Amino acid sequence: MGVGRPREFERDVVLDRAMQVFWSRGYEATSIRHLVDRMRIQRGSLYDTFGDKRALFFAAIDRYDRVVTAKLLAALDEPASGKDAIRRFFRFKVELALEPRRPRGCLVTNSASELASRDRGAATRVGAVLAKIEAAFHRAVVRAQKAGEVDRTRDPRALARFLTSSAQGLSVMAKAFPERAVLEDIVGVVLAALESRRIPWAKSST
Amino acid sequence: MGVGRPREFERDVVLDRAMQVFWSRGYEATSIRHLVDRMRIQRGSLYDTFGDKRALFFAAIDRYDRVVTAKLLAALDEPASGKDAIRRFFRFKVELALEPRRPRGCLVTNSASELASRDRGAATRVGAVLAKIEAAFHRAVVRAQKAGEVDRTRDPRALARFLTSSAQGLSVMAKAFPERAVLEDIVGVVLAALESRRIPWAKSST
DNA sequence: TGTTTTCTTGACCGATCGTTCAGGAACTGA
DNA sequence: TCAGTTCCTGAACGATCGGTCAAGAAAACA
Repeated sequence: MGVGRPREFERDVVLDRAMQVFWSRGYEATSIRHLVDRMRIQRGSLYDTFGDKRALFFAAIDRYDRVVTAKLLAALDEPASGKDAIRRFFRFKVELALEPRRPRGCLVTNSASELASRDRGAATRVGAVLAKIEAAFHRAVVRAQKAGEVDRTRDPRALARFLTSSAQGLSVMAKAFPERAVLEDIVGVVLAALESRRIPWAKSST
Repeated sequence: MGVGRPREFERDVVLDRAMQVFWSRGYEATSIRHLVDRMRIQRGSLYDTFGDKRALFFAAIDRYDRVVTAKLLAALDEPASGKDAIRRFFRFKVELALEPRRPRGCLVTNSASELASRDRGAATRVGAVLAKIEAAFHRAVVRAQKAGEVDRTRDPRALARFLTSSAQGLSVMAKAFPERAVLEDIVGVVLAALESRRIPWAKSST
């Protein structure tokens, strides 16, 4: 920081606040006026720091990736049993979903639904986060297969895709039915799914 | 239709058009101006017929329920094997997701993500549709259990919740990664999940 | 033809939207 | 102190928002 007036706020502090707002209300329904209120800076400072509303939104997604998703991924990459890691991920996700003061659902899921088919930048970011999650699931599945916890004849990529999709489904259900019993039922079956054998079931009537 | 000028448009025809728009852009990002363009009626007619934007949106959800979801549910309630019915549902869902000129994702999933935590009316409607889907899955699972296609020791409610959640996850993934290979991988694992035995896995480290 | 009823149109309304920028404030360095 | 740099504020801008309603049109009926 050289010559000039020092900034009065921490960029990441106000970005966290913006992230909460976007997470709660989505992009389109969030006005600059609301953001200004919640971030506790004025409009000019918002624009000077982040550029414009869309750029701020992207910064919020990136922040979510670094703060929230990173925790979920850390749970997956623990050098323990792949099976335990996956369970820990979903456990954490359920707890996250039921936290009282936290917005419902997941910023990435919400953004995929709201914007992925209309905004290239959002689609790119959302796709990157989902791909990252899938890759982490993939590593955990491979670990589990090596340890004999998951049947080795199963396609780890398909399992990783399934687990990623299940996490998104859980986020949506958490929004529509924020009840522990519902979410735990779902997680129970998802985790049990890793126990099944490889069966060409989906194709049997082709 | 008694005295007075006859209406020049069919309510359901213009409602279908509105549904396409909301499905594609969501609620907040859809302006009356855009709706007017797409529905091919003027603002006054839109308000006279549907009341206001929110009411039109609800009418569109109800229409989606009657036109699209009903087809999916019909696939589930076919008096055939419960297992086949579930497979047919997901097959149909993948085809729907990959149709070229159809909006990505699913209006219900999108609405849950966008509005369920902020708009009571939307939450109610979305919740009702999801509950309907879950009930249909439940019936199919029970049928499959009776026929010995699915292990009877499994909780049909948990399985129905899982399948409903999986359908939502698939809609989100279809938006982020609209590729057949991805969606079919997911469906393959979802369907294989019904093959697994009941194992108290999610609770083993309590 | 005139009256009544219902429908269609689109200009208009007040409010809000996202963005800009002039004026003033807080700092450094000469 | 002054000049330059950077930050903060919020009024103002042009555009758009959702909703209203007066005027005219299309019908049935007397």
